[in-house]
Amino acid sequence: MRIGELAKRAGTTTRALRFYESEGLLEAQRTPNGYREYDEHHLRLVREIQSLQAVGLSLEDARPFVACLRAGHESGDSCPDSREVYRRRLAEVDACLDRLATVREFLLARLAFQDPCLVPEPKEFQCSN
Amino acid sequence: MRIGELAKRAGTTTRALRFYESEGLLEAQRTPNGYREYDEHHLRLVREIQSLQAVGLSLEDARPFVACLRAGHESGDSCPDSREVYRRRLAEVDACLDRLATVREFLLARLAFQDPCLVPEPKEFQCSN
DNA sequence: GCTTGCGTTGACGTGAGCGTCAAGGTTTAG
DNA sequence: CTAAACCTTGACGCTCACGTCAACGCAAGC
Repeated sequence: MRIGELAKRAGTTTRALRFYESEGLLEAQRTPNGYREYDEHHLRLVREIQSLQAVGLSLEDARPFVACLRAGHESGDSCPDSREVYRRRLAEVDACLDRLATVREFLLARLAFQDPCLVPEPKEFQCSN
Repeated sequence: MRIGELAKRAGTTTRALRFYESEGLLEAQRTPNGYREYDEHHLRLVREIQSLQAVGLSLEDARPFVACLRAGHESGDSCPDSREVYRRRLAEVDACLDRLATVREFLLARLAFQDPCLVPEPKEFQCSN
């Protein structure tokens, strides 16, 4: 299948797929006229990337998973590097949950006119997805 | 006090303070030589902005609070617009907590070789702080 | 033959909150 | 007097995952 169809079936855009390729995450065959040609394996790979993004992982974080699949493994998360990414993300999510619980208490207190004082985070703190 | 001292006392940078001014959040007097001049009210305002950022609000969201203070109120969150911002953020935080709990379960299951299938969010979903 | 709808590469734009020069003027310590 | 340490404005850089043109080639239906 060509890039338009893959995009449609994966629920994304051709731009995103070309971007993945430029990042070395999605390599495609070329037909004689220069068109990219994909198969079902590519579709599964794109779905894997989307799944990783859905848990808040970056495309950089997706590299170990792609490498794992390219190494012939059944699933992208059966390799040590991939599992390490999962563990790291889990720790981030836990920290994020803690922080958001604190923020929630702060907001509730403020809305109840209690005037608390939120302790600011020492370093830049980021929660995503 | 001048901009360097205000930055130091607020634990931020001169660049940030000038940026706040460019956004209309922090207006300063000028000495004859063009230097910005601040007082304790400005310091409290900067602290207020930092506090709002700490709960994940944007500088845009801080506008109602600044306006509330400029209108002569004791605290920036005693005006309806400010409280509405709090309520909106609270809803965001709640949604974020739900989403992160789901993500957490997904990660735990994957790390336990359970191979679940994470339902992707329909629209772009963002959690911050 | 012409239009329409695919595909290609390349380059710039987006948002948020500043960081980081650059090139100068001012104040202060020695 | 001089050098260091302030201050000024202006402009570009940064992150991240693409969106949005621009300008072009290729293929199929009428």
